[in-house]
Amino acid sequence: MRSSDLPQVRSLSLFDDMDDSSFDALMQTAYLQVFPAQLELITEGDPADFLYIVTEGCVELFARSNGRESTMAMVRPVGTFILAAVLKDAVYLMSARTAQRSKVLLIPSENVRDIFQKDEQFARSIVVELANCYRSVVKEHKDLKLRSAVERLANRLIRMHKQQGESGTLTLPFDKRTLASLLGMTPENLSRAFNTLRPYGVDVDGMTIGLNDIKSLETLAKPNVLIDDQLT
Amino acid sequence: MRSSDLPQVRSLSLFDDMDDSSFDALMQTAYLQVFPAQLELITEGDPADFLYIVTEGCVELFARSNGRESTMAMVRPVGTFILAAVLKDAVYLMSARTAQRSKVLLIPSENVRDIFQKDEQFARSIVVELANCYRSVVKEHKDLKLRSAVERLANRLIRMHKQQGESGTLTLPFDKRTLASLLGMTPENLSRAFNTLRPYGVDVDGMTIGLNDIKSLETLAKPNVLIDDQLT
DNA sequence: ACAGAAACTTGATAATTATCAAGGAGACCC
DNA sequence: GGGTCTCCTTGATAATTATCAAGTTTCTGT
Repeated sequence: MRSSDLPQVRSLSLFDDMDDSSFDALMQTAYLQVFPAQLELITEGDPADFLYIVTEGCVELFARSNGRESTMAMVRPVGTFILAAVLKDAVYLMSARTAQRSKVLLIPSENVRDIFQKDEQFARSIVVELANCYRSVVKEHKDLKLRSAVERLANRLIRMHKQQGESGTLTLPFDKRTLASLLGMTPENLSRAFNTLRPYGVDVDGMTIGLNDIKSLETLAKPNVLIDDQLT
Repeated sequence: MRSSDLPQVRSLSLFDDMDDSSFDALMQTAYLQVFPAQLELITEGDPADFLYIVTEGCVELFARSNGRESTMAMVRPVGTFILAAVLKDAVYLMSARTAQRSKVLLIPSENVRDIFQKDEQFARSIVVELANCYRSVVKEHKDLKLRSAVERLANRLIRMHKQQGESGTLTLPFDKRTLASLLGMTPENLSRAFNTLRPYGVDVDGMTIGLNDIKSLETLAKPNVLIDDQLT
């Protein structure tokens, strides 16, 4: 498998410390595939056959139980998902589907575990990646347990705004229904939460959100580095 | 440091594959300490100075934000906590306090990271431990997003009952206030949730809970291996 | 450009969960 | 043994969030 996407995959912190030979061995059996939007890539409960890496587009991780469904996370380029299941040779805890047309690299699980055993540097990089994943979920969990719906939305907007360069405007990276589910509320409630935030300078125009009074929005949101910061 | 607790610490999957020399090096600077109940061991936001291992008692991991507080997890012997922060040399995302008088082993972070670099087997064990931690939080998060308060309680009771040998009776391993917070509800609500479960054979007598109609309780709870099972 | 579908919004209402206030049970201490 | 304290429970009420049922807008494909 050869492709112009390889360098960007290689540059992931998960891979950039490993030997060329190991990386090549890992990619030997990998394949890059383009999927249309709304295609279910993996289903929770299935054995973890591949490690997935999103190189273009966007993938939604979600979970189902008892007829309900909830978005757990959104994976944007360049990001991996379900690493833990692959390493443990366990079943997936979450399902995944493309939120839009997406390019995804699939590396057979056995191969990942094999190189993990052989390449010490790769094993160490995996530790860092897993630690980051763990801390991300802990933050999500704190967000849900310690904040109201409106607060979760406000903080998420502030976060997206930062990621997009703090121009005073942001574009939602996925549709509102998915955002609602990610934030743990219904679409109707998200709509109302946006209305609640209007007095705090939040202007909604489709997927474009204007933040015209960040000071006051932050007073309401009370952002917390131990929940909202990607780095800490 | 020598102690009768060492063998049980050594038997943790995190340590049982490592060299004797590495283990000894790790324990060289470690110290075992007994803390009274309700003592705050670590505070979120502080740098991760130690890896903690509970050998006796019970430790509560909790988080605070904006004047609110929520229990994130309970760590029982023999279990570790805040491994991710130690490895990343980052600040703690959660605070910890003893739920009862507890014996805790503290290993200086630097030492953990040092041995992690030197002992390949230890590094691999850490991956497994981290993957397990990650999957546990994902399950907690699913539990909270996909279930109502009563369902969360019902499933937790079923889980505790299994852990305690399915005798028809279980003993709550910590007080109801903490259980309520862990399950993401108020103490008042937990009390009412118990009442709601009475028609399903749940009898409350202080810390002792009788489960007299598990079939019907399971019909309500709809346990899911991808949320409730410790192993998967 | 237009029809149809999907996504989003709004209003009305219901369910769930939280808050406040008070009472009761049990543990602990002198 | 009585008092005090903490924890738990219960009742009344309020706030939050979800559901149901239209509308409205936006997107898509032809």
